[in-house]
Amino acid sequence: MTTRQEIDFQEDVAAEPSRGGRPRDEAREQAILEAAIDLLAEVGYEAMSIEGVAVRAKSSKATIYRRWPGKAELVADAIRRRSEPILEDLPDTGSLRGDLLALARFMFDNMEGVDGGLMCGLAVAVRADAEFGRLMAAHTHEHKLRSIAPIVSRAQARGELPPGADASLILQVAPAVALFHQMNGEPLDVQFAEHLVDHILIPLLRP
Amino acid sequence: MTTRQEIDFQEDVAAEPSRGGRPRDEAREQAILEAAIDLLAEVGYEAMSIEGVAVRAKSSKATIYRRWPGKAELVADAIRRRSEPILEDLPDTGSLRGDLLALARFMFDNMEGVDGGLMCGLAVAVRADAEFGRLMAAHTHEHKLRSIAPIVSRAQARGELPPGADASLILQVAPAVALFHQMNGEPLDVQFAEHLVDHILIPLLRP
Amino acid sequence: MTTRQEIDFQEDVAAEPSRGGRPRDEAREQAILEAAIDLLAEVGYEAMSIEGVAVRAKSSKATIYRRWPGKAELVADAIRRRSEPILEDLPDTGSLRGDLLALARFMFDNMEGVDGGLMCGLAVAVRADAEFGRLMAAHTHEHKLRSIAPIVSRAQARGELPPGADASLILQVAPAVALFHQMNGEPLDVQFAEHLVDHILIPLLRP
Amino acid sequence: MTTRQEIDFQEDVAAEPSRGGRPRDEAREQAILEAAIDLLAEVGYEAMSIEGVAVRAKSSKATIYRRWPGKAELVADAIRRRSEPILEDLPDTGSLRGDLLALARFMFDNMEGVDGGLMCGLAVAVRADAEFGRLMAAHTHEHKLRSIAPIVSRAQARGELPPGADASLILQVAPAVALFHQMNGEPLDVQFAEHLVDHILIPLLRP
DNA sequence: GTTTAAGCGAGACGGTACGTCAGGTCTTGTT
DNA sequence: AACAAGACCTGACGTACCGTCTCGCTTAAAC
Repeated sequence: MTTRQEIDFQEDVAAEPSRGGRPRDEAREQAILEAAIDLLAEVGYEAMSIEGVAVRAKSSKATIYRRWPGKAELVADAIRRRSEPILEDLPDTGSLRGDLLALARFMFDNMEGVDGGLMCGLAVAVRADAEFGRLMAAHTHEHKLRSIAPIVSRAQARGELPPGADASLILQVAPAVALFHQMNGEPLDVQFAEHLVDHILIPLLRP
Repeated sequence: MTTRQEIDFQEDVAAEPSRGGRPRDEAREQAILEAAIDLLAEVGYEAMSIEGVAVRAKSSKATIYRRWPGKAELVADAIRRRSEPILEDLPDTGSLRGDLLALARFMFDNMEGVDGGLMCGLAVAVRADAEFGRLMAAHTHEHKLRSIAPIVSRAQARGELPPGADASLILQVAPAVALFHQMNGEPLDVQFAEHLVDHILIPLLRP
Repeated sequence: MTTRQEIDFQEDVAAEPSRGGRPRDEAREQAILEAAIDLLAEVGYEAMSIEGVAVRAKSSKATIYRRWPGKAELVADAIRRRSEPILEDLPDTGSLRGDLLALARFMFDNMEGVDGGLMCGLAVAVRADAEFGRLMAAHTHEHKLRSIAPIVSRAQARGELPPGADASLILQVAPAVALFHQMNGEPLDVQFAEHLVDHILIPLLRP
Repeated sequence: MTTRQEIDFQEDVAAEPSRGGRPRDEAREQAILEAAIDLLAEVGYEAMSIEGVAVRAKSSKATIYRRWPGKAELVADAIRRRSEPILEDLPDTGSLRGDLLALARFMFDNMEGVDGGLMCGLAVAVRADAEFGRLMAAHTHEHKLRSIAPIVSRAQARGELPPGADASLILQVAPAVALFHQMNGEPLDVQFAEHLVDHILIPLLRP
């Protein structure tokens, strides 16, 4: 039911008592996770089936169930394994507003693609197991913060923001408001990006 | 797939060509919607089944499918019908901070109960049909705004906020940040309420 | 587990309390039973699968499981429904030996075809539920006896057999010995037919 | 599919080209066969699984498949290895009828136990590979004949049977009729033993 | 008052996917 | 090599729902 065992396995790589038997084929795991991500993006969480993942990964259902207890855990693992390469290289546009708009655009692109779907799809699973949500978030929070901090530092260097401005506020508010906007059926377009930056993010950073 | 026909039906109550035949039993509709809400709260959107709703409502599947095209529409309708009596009578605590904390507490209670589950459960459905999300939001936005506006007016009367403060910002940000917080596995406790009010809402209202 | 309910249903055709719901489509039942018989004859009891029956009958597994609890019961029903038209019109060859050889030939043909397979396949099922075997046997015993009795009567008329000869002995011994012969891997050929008639059946009928 | 290789291996014990490597552990073979017999008796041929045999024998599936091509062959071998100590020491009761009744009782006991189940379970396998059945039968026929012959000789010495009586007829008819009786759901009780002896076996032995 | 068209419960129907189990093969490391 | 362990693909198992479709009843408006 929970994904604890999986996560533990992630954490302590050593200490496998296994002893004997054919070792698991790491390539199968990879193929399955890739198939899962692909299907997820193509048909969505609900319509995606373990059966379909097995077919696409040229695997068997048994091999999947041997590793993950169910769909939610498989998907969670797939996302974890894939979520590294985001928020890279946000350019210095010369102004805080420009930087934040670029960030918003980047974030919106991800949200309208797979990421938003994943978050929504997993939301209900997280509610059932808070620990799971915590781990997923912790995994990416620091990474995202590293990408965002420069925006604030540059603005402070330019004198656009006072020294005490808290970059992590952006991470708490920007994705939240964007996701909520999307959940209300509104489009993540340029108007909304400007609204987000001008009326929410910038006021927030200026105490 | 879409919920258009359902919504249209809601809008124009007249113009039924019906012409003979037994009229629909409104009591059945009520029973079905209640069963749907109950199951939704108990097992979640995904695990809930039309079959289960039929059994609990002592109805037949056909009766359900005669009125709603599918699960998403049934659930949407169920929520719409139920979401009226919220955000009532937030008391005047004497200060903006106190009012906002009371609002946060009220909101958190709802979110940890059925409401949060519904929003999460429906998030994925909304992504598939933006119009659906828009209608759900429109339905409640005005109502919520009416409940929140007094908080801002009172603060303005007290001189805590300047005249131009935008009450609707609270509706855009507060539930969003709270929901996102919850989706990260964090608890909606008093600490978070104070953080939300002191570092996000109040700074946001003061331009 | 047992086939009792099925059999009971056969027995008392009336007294259906059913009340409501779409009635079962008798044609589906027929199609399924036919598919079952066909597959049984083609691949044998063990290799036959419910899944295969469903495909061949253009039915769904659910429809099969709705009527029969499992493979054994389905097969049993299939055989019961099918076993009527055997042992017809054995000709008067002019001598007891000739008549018995014709009977043996006819019986061997059936045994090398579907019948033998069915009996072997069901043997183990019968051991688990004697009542089931009894019903299957009773169903055909009388019918077979009617076909065999003339052989004995004619022989008595010819003076080949004394008046007291017991025709049912043939039914107890002939199929048994033939089946057992087959279970020992021996062919049901002309030599064996002659052996059966000359050294077993005829001595047995003459006290 | 066939059991040919297995049987050949049985026959020519010598001529192993082996060529290095660890020799097969004869004890494993024994443990597997015992486990097979046990499971066979406990749950029946169909419900028995190679997997289960491996577990009970603390063996691995590979070790089993290295020696036998499949379930049928394993079971056949298990039975062959176990079927030696039967039909021993049938006492001289002083009359042909008494001897035959003792024989029937002994045979019925075996048939109601494991033996009957095995024969039924294997019947279908034999039909698929006659050679297999032939070998199983040949293996035991002579042995059984040796046990039965004295009954006929003693009867001849007593003058109950003429010199030409054929003991092997008993082997062809008695187990066949008993098995068939059982397959019709009838019990192998004393009444049937007397019927078998008085109306079938004795008439058959007297030409 | 009849029609009569629809609502309604029950549940059969063809499907799809579930999660489990066993089949037979293959791959480890150990003996 | 043989062996215990166990991963692997395949495919059937029996169950649960899906959304559609008859059934044999109401039930109320239209005739």
